Amino acid sequence: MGNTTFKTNITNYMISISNLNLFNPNECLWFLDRSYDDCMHQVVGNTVWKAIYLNGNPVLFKCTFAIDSIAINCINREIDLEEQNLLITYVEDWFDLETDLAEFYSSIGTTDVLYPLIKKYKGLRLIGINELFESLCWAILGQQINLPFAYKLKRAFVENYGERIVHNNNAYHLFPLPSQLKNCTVDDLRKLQISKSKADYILNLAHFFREDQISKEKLLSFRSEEDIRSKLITLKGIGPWTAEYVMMKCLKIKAALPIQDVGLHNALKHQLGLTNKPTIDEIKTIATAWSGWESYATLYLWRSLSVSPGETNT
DNA sequence: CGCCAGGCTTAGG
DNA sequence: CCTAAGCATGGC
Repeated sequence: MGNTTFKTNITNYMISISNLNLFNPNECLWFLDRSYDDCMHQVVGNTVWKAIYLNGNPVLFKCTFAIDSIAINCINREIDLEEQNLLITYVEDWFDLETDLAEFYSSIGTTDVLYPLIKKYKGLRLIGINELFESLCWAILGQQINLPFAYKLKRAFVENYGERIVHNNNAYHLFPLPSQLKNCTVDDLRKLQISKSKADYILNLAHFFREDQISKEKLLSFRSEEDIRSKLITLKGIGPWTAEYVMMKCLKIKAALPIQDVGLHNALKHQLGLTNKPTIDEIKTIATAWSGWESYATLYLWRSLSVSPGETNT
């Protein structure tokens, strides 16, 4: 059962999603505005600004968070009813509002490593990357490098190949579409400090998307999650970690578990008070307790690696 | 300097 | 099937 208790309302181009249950706007804002330089959105106070394509047309909107609601405003132009509904769906997907977190929480036993974390980060939801091409590219760019550098690569890529909406002297970027990379070469991407192999993978993917050989809809129509994982791994540059990451962040598969992830290893080591990182087999054993909620388990463990504002890091 | 970062592919046993 | 090397660069 999903979290179907919230309501959406549209009046005079003002959209709101209200009556949110187990939604923590502060955790949400914290995640969106972590110390990384993410070029895909901007946080100002309790509002996040973002540009996306609705029916192929760029739109700038903002989400203002309150205690149990999100107000959505379109900034650069008026949008019709169909686009308003697409935007609502986008936001619901972006912040994973449909998921019934109570079900996750009640599945975690008091002795589980996650138990303190579900108390501490109650209402933290998985902030997604809705577009499949973007999530694949981002995962590839982030492979085996530190995150500040990964964000730097993404910004260079986005600023060079994506569209932007300028509003009040601020640029809001849209992630490059496969069609916008038609004339882009590996050497072009090398100039942005993207490695040759990563440039290959990304341009190869863009080609597949242009040929309609892969899409989010197609993947979601597969019979099993194992089929989705297998299909993703056939793509060059997509290994087990990237497949699980994308299943988690884009396809919103609750049982996705990027078990090779170093952040996950470090978080478990810290939470369990181990001297060494757990082995893959040990994690497999631990993760049996999270069955069906592996992606949220991973999210809460990742969250535990960062310090909240006002918290001391000891 | 060395080692690790939100890994993956390829080459060589 | 397995392990090792190479990739690109920044932070510590």
